[in-house]
Amino acid sequence: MISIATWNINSVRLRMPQVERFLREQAPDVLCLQEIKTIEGLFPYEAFAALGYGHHAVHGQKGYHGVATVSRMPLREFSRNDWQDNGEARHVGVELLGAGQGLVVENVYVPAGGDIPDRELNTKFGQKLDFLERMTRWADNIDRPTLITGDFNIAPLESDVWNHKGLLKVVSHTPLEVETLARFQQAHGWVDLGRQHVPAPERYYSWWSYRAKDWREGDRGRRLDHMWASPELAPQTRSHRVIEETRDWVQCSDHVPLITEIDL
DNA sequence: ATGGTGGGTAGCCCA
Repeated sequence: MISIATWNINSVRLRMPQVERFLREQAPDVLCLQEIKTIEGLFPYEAFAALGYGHHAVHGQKGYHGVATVSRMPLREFSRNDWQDNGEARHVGVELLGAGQGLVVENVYVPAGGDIPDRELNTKFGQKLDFLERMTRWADNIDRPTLITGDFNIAPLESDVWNHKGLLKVVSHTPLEVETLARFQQAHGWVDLGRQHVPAPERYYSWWSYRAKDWREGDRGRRLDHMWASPELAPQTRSHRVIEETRDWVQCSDHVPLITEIDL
């Protein structure tokens, strides 16, 4: 059994104390981070190693975006895809070795897509859709048990947002984004582990805006973070949890971590 | 209907 976590950390250097607390309390074998906001040379390798996470694949850039997969077990980085073709660091793929042998972990940070849900008026929205379509074509060649996880920046189901009707024109929950993500899902048969373990319409969010005095008031959340398994892997998942309490920590990320246990 | 907050980093971009 191995456990894998994902967390959009919104600056790994600023939030290293919270990461350390999370790793001590939850001790996942593998942690996929998004929005590390640093170049590889400034990633806090030593702090992770001191907690037992001595293996890593870091795809960073200065100031923005960036992803990293850190692990207690050996891993081998084998891909960094740029599905927008614009140089942003939004993906790193690894295969686990040792106890995780045979499992591929794809860590992805889908572009947020800007504010206006129209590709004619907002370049970033078009880039988000293009990213998803290129990722769909890429997934055609997957031929090993794979977990794809990270911040997808889309809440696909009605119960993945606090107000379905009110958010239909808000980027992250528009029908066009939801359809584009559904095509990605159907093309490979990805199993949404979050909703396998917490079936809709049960409440399930992973992000609450910083722009609220009290994130609990009104519970205005969205499920933007996901862990999806390829069809042959999905039956091996044993548990899935949302660690919502981190949203109350001092200087917290606006996203909370998810953890899935897999029987290999 | 709007602006609200937060992070990186040097006058804004991004979420």
